[in-house]
Amino acid sequence: MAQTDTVTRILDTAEVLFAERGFAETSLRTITSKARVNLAAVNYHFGSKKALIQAVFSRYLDPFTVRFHHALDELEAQHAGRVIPLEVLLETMARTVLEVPAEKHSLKVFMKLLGLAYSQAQGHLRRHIQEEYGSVFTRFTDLVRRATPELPDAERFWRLHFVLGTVIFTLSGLDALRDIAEKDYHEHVSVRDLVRRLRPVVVAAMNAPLPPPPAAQPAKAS
Amino acid sequence: MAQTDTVTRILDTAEVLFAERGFAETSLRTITSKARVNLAAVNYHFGSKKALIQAVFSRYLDPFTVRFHHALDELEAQHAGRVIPLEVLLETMARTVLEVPAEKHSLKVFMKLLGLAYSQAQGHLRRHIQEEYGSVFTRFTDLVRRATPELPDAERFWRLHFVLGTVIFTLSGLDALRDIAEKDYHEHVSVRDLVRRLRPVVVAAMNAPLPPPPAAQPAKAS
DNA sequence: TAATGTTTAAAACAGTCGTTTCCAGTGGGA
DNA sequence: TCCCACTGGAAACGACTGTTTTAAACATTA
Repeated sequence: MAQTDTVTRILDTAEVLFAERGFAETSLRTITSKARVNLAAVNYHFGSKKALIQAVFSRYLDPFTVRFHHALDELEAQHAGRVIPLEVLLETMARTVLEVPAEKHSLKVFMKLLGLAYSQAQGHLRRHIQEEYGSVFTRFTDLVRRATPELPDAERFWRLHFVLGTVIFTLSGLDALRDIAEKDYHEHVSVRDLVRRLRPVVVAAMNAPLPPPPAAQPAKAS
Repeated sequence: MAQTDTVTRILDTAEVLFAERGFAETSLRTITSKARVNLAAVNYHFGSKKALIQAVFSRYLDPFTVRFHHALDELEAQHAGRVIPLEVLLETMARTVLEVPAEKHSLKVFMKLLGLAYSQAQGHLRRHIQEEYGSVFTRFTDLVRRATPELPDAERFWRLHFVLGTVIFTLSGLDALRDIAEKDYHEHVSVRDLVRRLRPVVVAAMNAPLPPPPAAQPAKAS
């Protein structure tokens, strides 16, 4: 068979449709007809629609996890026990995220899927991702802790999620934003342009001054 | 009629269920049975499910728009043509967002709905919000432009969306994050706590140094 | 050749969905 | 009094969903 594998064709089609419309709004019939495979093929190869959704994510996250662990290994070896600067850590993560889909898939699709995974409750998905890929994230945050010793733990936790929100929100809604930006500012924006713009903002956000301690009794007077 | 209005009961129930599960995953039967109203009542009062979704948003956004225009009116009067500082603008917006749902609804639900509106494509919703409430946003961004004259237009556009991502992402995924934060750091986090933490981060993000200009020809060699 | 793993076609399953309809009441205003 | 907007119950409509089954083909491998 010269044509690509049925499993691959299903995954390729499903990830695009999922990213465009969400999970519940994409039926197996739409996927299989657009992929020109049999309807029963999904349940044959994956078992269920839920399993297909997880498989779509695994195809991105598995290579990402391998690469990111490898990149962190190299980083730790280079710095030999010394603290790895925050910007190097962020840079490494950004580079790895950009590398993985560049091989054959679309970064835009990947980011849209990540955004969906967070917003569309889909309990099974969040659980699956947490259990399967939580350890890489823990390793990363441990390194970030050593890079920002002046930050209280809780403050660092929140700020990491702040910037996570920025990145996922921006890159998952990229198309709509890009259209507006090009129309209003006559400026073509590539993903790498966006990363370039993101870098100083993210660094500034992490290094922002600490907020004032909460007022014990929030008095109305300013 | 001692019991609350049917329309109100539908809206109250629908907004909670939408926020919990998303739009497509919430059926009219679930809404009407939990609200203890007749199934046909939704189509009778709202016409369709799409119209119900838009009505849920309008109940938040209509009073928000009124209040925000009013707050901006006051602000412009106070500053009498002089430039309104960025932090005052952000503070005003935050205060207005916090005020509106505090009356009778839940801020958490409101933010989750906003997050859904962005992620769940739902073309009709995005269009409806854009057409109905785009003008307030335009007025606000115009004021932000005068407050940050040193920023190129495109840069300011992107940074506003960066911080928008932070806020929506954080507040719409608040419950899950709060659980982790309380478990790991034994710290109770209220929405106002979060706003307190958000403030310096957002200001730092907007005031971050400009990124280096893009390389004219992105050569492979580093 | 025989066996095995894939793929397709077609149909049916049981279930849910949004929407519509018919009918029976209720209340208050004209 | 009649009218009319509102509410309720119940049922049905047609469409679509994920899943399963039976059937027949195809490829590769043993």
